[in-house]
Amino acid sequence: MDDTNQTPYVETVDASFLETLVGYNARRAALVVIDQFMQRMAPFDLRTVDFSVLSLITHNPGITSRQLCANLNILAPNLVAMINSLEKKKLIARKPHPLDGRAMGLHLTAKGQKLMVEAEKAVNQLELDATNRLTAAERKTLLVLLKKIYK
Amino acid sequence: MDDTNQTPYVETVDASFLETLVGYNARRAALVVIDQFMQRMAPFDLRTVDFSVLSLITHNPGITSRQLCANLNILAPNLVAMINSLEKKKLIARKPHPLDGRAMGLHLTAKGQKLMVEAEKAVNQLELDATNRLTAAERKTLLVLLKKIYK
DNA sequence: TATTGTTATACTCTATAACTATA
DNA sequence: TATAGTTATAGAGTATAACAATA
Repeated sequence: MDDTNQTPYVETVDASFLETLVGYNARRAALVVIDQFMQRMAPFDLRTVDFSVLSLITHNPGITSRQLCANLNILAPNLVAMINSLEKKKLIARKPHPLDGRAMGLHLTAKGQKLMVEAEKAVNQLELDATNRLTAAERKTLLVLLKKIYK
Repeated sequence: MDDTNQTPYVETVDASFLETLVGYNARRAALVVIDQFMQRMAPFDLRTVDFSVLSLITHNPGITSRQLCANLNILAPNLVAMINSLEKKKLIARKPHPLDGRAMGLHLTAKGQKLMVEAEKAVNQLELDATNRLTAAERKTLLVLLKKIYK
């Protein structure tokens, strides 16, 4: 008798099929970078999504909740608590929208501006660290190729 | 008086800072591809994570829960229900591990094998569709660069 | 009639502690 | 003493329906 019918077991896992998939690789890379992102933002008491919201407000003073939702793939009901929290921390302020009485424009406070200068500095450094195995050209190529997938 | 002090509002949102970030771009690309993935797997009644689990079992007959967790970043308690569900659907079967009495080796059933042949076909086609704006060389480059981030 | 912002709520995903049986 | 698998449970993230105020 040979051992053809013995129950097999696995010593080293072969993930080569999954590793051919763009979605699998993009998700794993994103998780690694976002994990480092969370660590760097912890001193600022910001989650990834909080940084994204504050960054869009930074570069788009007067942006509305509706516009934030559309750009960050957040549903409106789930944004409410985030905005309330950032307002409670005195990082942002709501002002009436000059053209639409239903909407509120979102703005950084002085405290929020100061925080975001430091936070964006930290993020820029994180980018260098997270991609330190890529050349500058490779990093640029990566961003171009990723945008071709989703834009 | 000029309009310097008027409250500003936003017509077109500028996300250019976020778009310089590898994590942001990788996450958005992953979400787009995974959304298409979910649609293609729906006819097979598989979620993304179910496909990943079944794919690893396909290419690693006898793999254990522990090994699945380590390779897919799933916590052991959260894998239990998935394995039970796949077993209930007669796609996989547990067999005693030949070397470790605590562990169970996971194997595809004939039904599971049949399903995975079709599912992997569908996934290969999805890959081509999701990356149809990339050349074959660009697609290869993208996978290489993403692996340099997380491996 | 449609849209902005909101509340309430449900569902899914992820995380932690603790147990059992085997190593 | 440590590990594989499991249970129970808590917390975070994501989803839908419905409402008031305004367009």
